[in-house]
Amino acid sequence: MEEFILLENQLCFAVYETASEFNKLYTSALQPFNLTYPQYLVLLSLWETDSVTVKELGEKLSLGTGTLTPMLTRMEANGWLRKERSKADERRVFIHLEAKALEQKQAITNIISKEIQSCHIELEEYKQLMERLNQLHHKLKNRVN
Amino acid sequence: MEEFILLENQLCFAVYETASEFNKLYTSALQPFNLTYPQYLVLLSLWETDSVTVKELGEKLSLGTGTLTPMLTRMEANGWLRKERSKADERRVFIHLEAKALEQKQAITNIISKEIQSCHIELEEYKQLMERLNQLHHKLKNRVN
DNA sequence: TAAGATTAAATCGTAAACGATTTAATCTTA
DNA sequence: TAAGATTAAATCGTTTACGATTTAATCTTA
Repeated sequence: MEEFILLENQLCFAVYETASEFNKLYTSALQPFNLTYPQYLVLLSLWETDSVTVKELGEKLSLGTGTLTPMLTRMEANGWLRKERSKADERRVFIHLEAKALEQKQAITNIISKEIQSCHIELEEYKQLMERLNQLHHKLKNRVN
Repeated sequence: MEEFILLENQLCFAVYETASEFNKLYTSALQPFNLTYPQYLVLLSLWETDSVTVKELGEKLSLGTGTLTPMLTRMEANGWLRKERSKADERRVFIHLEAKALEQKQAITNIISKEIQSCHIELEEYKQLMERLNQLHHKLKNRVN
């Protein structure tokens, strides 16, 4: 019992710290592009599927409009994307990548890649971590209340 | 190469989301105590070692004064702890837990424990995750720049 | 079709989190 | 010992992040 509490504490702290470490790593790598880590995650999502609504983007990133709206406004101001209210349903706002985001994709990806590779993470390590994290994430999300 | 980029993206996203999920879980569990998740981490650290300076606390939690000072001020206002400037070296400020923090420790721990146990995480799962996370955390922190 | 429900985004207030700067105290060393 | 370096917190400005509320559009259904 006492052991369980210790483990819980260690685990939540380990996740907390690793996330914060990722944040710092990406933030510094993205600095030359005037991008933050969460903004990069938005780009990642849009590079995969462009022209989605704010709601759809929020579902993919698990973020609400309280976070997304101001962030997208900043990204629009910096020329990464464009917000366009739907004519068919004026409640919805579509997000479209701007040319800049497509042009810089390779350069951004390269820098991040170089940065991560400097950590020397093995393929096997990736896979195990991913599997465990997804397992945990799933359990956290779908727990019985 | 392309595969590596995909893995990186998935990994950083998985860490990001899991941390955010932990945050939500703890935040809701701690609500009755009027505590936030980062504030709980502060308590965890102080329950282990009380009466430390802001700097020492920051090192344990990997947080700077820009984060800690206002947070500790809020926690002081809520009666969890006390800030006391050192007489011997007036640059330093010691943090001491208040009675409330000691009295409520058990109740807080119990709620968190119950919450986490509702996720049905196996002991083996804990250990594997911890090991992998610490390995990653270590590599992120000590990478060659 | 009009009233009420639902939906999508925006807005608001609070709390982290970071880097950079500032302030004040202490330490070094010339 | 006085000048300059170092240290510890506090402060500042910006960005996330969340829940709650608001606004406006669309949908349901009586």
